[in-house]
Amino acid sequence: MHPTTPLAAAAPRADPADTLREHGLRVTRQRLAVLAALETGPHSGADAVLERVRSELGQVSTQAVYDVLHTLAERGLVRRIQPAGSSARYELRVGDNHHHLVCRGCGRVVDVDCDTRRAPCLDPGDLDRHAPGFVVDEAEVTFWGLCEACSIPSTSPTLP
Amino acid sequence: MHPTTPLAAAAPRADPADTLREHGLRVTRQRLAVLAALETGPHSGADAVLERVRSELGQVSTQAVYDVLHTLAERGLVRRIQPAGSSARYELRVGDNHHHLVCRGCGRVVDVDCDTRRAPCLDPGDLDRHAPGFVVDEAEVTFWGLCEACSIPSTSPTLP
DNA sequence: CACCCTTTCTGGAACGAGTCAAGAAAACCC
DNA sequence: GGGTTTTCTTGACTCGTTCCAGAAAGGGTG
Repeated sequence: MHPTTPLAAAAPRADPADTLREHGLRVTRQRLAVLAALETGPHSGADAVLERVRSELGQVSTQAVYDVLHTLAERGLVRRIQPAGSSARYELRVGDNHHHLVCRGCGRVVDVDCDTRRAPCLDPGDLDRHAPGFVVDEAEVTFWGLCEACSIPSTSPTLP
Repeated sequence: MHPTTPLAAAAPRADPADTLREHGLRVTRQRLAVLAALETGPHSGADAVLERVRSELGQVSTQAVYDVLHTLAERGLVRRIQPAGSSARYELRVGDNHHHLVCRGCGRVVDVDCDTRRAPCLDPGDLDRHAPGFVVDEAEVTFWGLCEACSIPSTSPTLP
């Protein structure tokens, strides 16, 4: 579907196979295909990934894709997000604590860089009063709204 | 489980029946029971609400509770949150843009006041570059971590 | 390179949360 | 009280995901 040359992204990701090995994972066609699928379509759900993987490899079980996504997420190779009301979505951008913008209309997800370099709002205020002893390790921010297409009332009625 | 006197919360909520009417909703036993259930157990899921409602009213259909929760959320009487990996949860605290702290161990949810009075991080940085035309109406912040009980390794192994 | 052990994938059943649809029952207005 | 409209009941059903057992690759070793 796309040329085989590396995509436009500035950083030419290291060889996916190596990345897998570095994380102590065996290199399989399915895993490579899942990684490729997420490269062409960030924020894809399992269904979309499965579709792309199948179009590349032929028959692949649903479970394989779920397994792969699980494992990759577990090892920190992909990040899993799950905006309310949506099924799980996955992306390769990990490590930086970036956030997401979700369109209430079409469900599209867009990355948002963390404005202040450090995780924003990572300090939940007077935490100790409400939840003493609670140790926070992540602050997840989701912005909700309408994307340009979906906010035009007459032209393109947002399809749920 | 709790005394029948109004809970500690400073503001003695207006009569729930009135609240329903004010929002253009009919007053039904089921709706009152759902509101009561959420008062005693904030951040409850549909299952927990159903349980409490049944213990108060006897037989009530699952669907009724789903309908009620839907309607109440739609009219802004309750707020629906859905931390990743969890089923939907509901709370009566609406209007203020407060946030949530979720324990990865036991799933418990705790409210966190918005530190800065205005919604934190409500400005998604250089939005226009990444998603021109996108109109943000809400910034949802979820803090993840471990509550006191779950972070004690030996004593109480976190039950998923 | 062949072998063996482990990890991973396949196939199919199963599950939980939530939804849909049609009719019965309750609210509200007069 | 009667009529309308909203709401609840019942039961089937979808969707995303998980569980399981067995077959099929990976890949370290001799």
